[in-house]
Amino acid sequence: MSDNEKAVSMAVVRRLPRYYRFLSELLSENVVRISSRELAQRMGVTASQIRQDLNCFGGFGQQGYGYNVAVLLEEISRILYVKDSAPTILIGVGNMGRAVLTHLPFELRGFSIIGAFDKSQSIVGSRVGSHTVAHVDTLHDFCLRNKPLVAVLCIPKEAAVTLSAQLIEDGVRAFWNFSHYDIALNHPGVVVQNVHLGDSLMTLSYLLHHPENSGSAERE
Amino acid sequence: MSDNEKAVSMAVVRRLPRYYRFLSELLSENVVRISSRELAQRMGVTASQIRQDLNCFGGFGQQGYGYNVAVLLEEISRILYVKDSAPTILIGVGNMGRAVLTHLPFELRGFSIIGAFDKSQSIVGSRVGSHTVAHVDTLHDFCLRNKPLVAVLCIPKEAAVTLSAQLIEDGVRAFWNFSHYDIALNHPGVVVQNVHLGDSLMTLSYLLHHPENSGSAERE
DNA sequence: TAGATTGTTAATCGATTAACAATC
DNA sequence: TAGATTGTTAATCGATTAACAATC
Repeated sequence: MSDNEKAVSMAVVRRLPRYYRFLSELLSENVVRISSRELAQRMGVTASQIRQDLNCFGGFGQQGYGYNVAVLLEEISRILYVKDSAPTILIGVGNMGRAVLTHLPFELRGFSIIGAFDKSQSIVGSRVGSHTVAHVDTLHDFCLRNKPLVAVLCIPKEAAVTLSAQLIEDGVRAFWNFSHYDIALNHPGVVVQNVHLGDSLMTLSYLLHHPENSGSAERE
Repeated sequence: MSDNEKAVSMAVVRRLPRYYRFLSELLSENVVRISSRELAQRMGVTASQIRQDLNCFGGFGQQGYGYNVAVLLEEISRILYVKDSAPTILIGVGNMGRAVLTHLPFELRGFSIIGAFDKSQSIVGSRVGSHTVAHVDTLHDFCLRNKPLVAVLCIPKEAAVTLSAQLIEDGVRAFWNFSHYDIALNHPGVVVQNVHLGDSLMTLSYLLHHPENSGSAERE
């Protein structure tokens, strides 16, 4: 399935979710077909880029016609595995963990939350969304029994250092990392997506005070 | 001040916060000097890149010695304006808004939260962190009196469309945007940093299922 | 068929890496 | 001084854009 897909650069991969969003919107507006030119205009990119990006995965369009919105969305859904349910745990149910757990529709993006953990006795046992928070001491046993593949880390850096190593031992293969710990540096081969909100905020600060560059920054 | 700085690409700008983080850590470890080679090793990048990046802003090192950690951190702090206090408002005190408000140290990153707003009567009047949530209907008056420069949007797309236009009218020049609305497309010239957590999660899904690419993705 | 638009190759542009002379 | 390491130029690499033949 992924065998007939060429080598794809990260630049392309990072644009896929944006295509997914725009195509979802088009579908909900009952748009049936769209040309790369028109989509490019809506998204603020070039038509060339869209055609190049999509052709990394296959020829989803038709000459003289363009792309069928539903078909293209379906293809990108498949490429992104958004209909999958990768067993996922969340660790650290503080402000950020709670927000992520209740705010993000994991099920619509290829993940299924099967457990939430914290070390604070005041949080353990409480219900967040549809989950009862368990103590992080029970994590190892939980992993042996339930084999989570993905972990969302909403914990401080120090905790992330030891926990990520333990989780990798126990079979976790991908991290959605809100901590400041650079998991990938010490664990090559593990899949990591970092969410560095502080970095994003500092970038905003730079752009606010150096507006010359902002033009290039907006479409990102 | 920013006049003696060359044109800087977004690729470089986005790396600055990471330098800031690593240098802060080095300083807290009482490391006095560091060479580009050693820093590169710690960060998992090339020494060439570090020297190129820093030289966009000036020659902060010394041949034969390397970089003084404190001096370099100070320079990057200045470039990022982290000691500034740009007057900032937050709109939408739901799960995500509350987490951002209580979790992110805005004051350490160049911003100062001067107001929080929501449209729900059950939230208006409550205290979050050190702020009392005001009704979004009072926003226009608030802007006229307090002139916020930056707005953090933790609201749904539809609300973001109208509110961002109004805020720009009222003098807001930069947005930290958690919504799915593409502000920059309709308001060129305004500074925007998007935080698309859903996109990040979908990228993780892609990488989980196409691990070939992951090598290049980790250091990001 | 004629017109439109893709898929794909070639050209351009920009970013990263390598190399090295300058110099502390 | 000799050794180390920067600042900076040149070479490489990759990503974006332009062009156009294929074809629906």
